[in-house]
Amino acid sequence: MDTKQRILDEALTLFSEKGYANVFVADIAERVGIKAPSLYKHYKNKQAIFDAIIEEMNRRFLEEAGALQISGANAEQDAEIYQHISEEQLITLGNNLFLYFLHDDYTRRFRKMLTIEQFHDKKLAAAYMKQYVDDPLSYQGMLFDLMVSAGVLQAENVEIMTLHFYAPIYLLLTICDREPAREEEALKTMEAHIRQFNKLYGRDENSILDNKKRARSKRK
Amino acid sequence: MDTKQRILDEALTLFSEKGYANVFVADIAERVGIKAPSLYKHYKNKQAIFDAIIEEMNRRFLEEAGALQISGANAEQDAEIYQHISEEQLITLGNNLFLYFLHDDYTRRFRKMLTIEQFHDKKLAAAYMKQYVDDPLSYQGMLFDLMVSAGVLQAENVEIMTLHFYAPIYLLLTICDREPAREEEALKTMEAHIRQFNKLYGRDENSILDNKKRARSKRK
DNA sequence: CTTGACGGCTAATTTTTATTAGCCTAAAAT
DNA sequence: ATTTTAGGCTAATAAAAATTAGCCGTCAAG
Repeated sequence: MDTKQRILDEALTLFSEKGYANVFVADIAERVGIKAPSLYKHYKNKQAIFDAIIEEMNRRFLEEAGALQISGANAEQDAEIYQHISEEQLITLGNNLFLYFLHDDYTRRFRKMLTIEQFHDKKLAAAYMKQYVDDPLSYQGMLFDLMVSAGVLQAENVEIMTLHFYAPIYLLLTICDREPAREEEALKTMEAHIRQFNKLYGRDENSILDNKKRARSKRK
Repeated sequence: MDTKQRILDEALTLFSEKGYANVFVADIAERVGIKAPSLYKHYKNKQAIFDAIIEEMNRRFLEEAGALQISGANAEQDAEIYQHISEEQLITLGNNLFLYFLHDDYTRRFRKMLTIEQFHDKKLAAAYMKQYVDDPLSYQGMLFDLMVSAGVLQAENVEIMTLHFYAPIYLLLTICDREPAREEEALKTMEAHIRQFNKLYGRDENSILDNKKRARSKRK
């Protein structure tokens, strides 16, 4: 990888561990294997390194958003897919979301950096919110809308259902970011969460909501 | 309030807004209404101010933990109380938890500071986890255990039920910390969440789980 | 009443980091 | 073959903050 890119990469790593103010340009340089003044051949100053990282982040986020959007674009086709989704597949869905957020290296470091730096800059706070709260909720919400239409899930309030699905994932993510040792535990909790979620909102044999419907019809 | 305490207070405010490294001792001094060198009559150096804040935080956290423990101590009496809890009371419970975390001035500033500083120091990360994840989960879990025993709630897995109750509250809290303007929206979501939670896990007229039981017995 | 601790101030000083100057080499371009 | 440029280095310099020195007024204890 060329130096210019390596600087960004090492800087991101350091910023995500210690925060912008606690990282010295000399630290970044050392990791790259050069001396501090040489950094200035590539970037105007320290702030410019940070800005470049943010720019790259935005670029990547947009790319991903684009990639995800595909799913929402042709809803009819998707509905077909989600109609036959099983509990195992729902668990896979949750696990994938979780593991992607947790293990994708860029994603993880960006998130940690945003967590630290968000209060300095309103824009970063907004980016954090969008990326880790609003977008996941709206994307998952879309998916669940489809699944409700397809009869896989049922709920009067899809928004709250989505919150019930995503909030635990978010919480588990914040745990793992801080204490990576708890990842295995988190994954188990994750699975238990989704099984329970499926029991609460799903429409299969064990579904509670399903039984509720049956109960109603029997009473008539 | 005496100067020594005011220094801590103003420093906490600043640290929670900008992070330790971005706050200059001169900033703190100015807010207190003195000059920077005068701070050194009260604290050895900047780090000592930070340490004193952490110490005070630990002290307060312990106090609170003590206060909360009372509830768990005599479970029989509590069970009596929770036996007759209504949906409205459950909402109140959630709201109180939420509003306490959100509005208590010390709590809020501590939390924001920990959010920023947690990655510098393992101890702070641990404090954050304990205060905003593990303790609430275990405390709420205790409460729910009682409520399950008392027949107010029902669940096979109280741990997951607790996660389903608390995780959305935690998520809403992180929203409000970053975008206070969304507080009203968050409170509404909060209420909808708890109503839905009650529907899913509660044992009243509208309870889904309740209907499930009825459904089962009818089928026999 | 006078003394000494307390807590404030201004004016240095130190420390820590970022940044610039200016030089050097290798390799790409002319 | 020379020249230009990219990218590295060391040694200075600048800038930003923290910290220290040393002075002064007040007020409570003796």
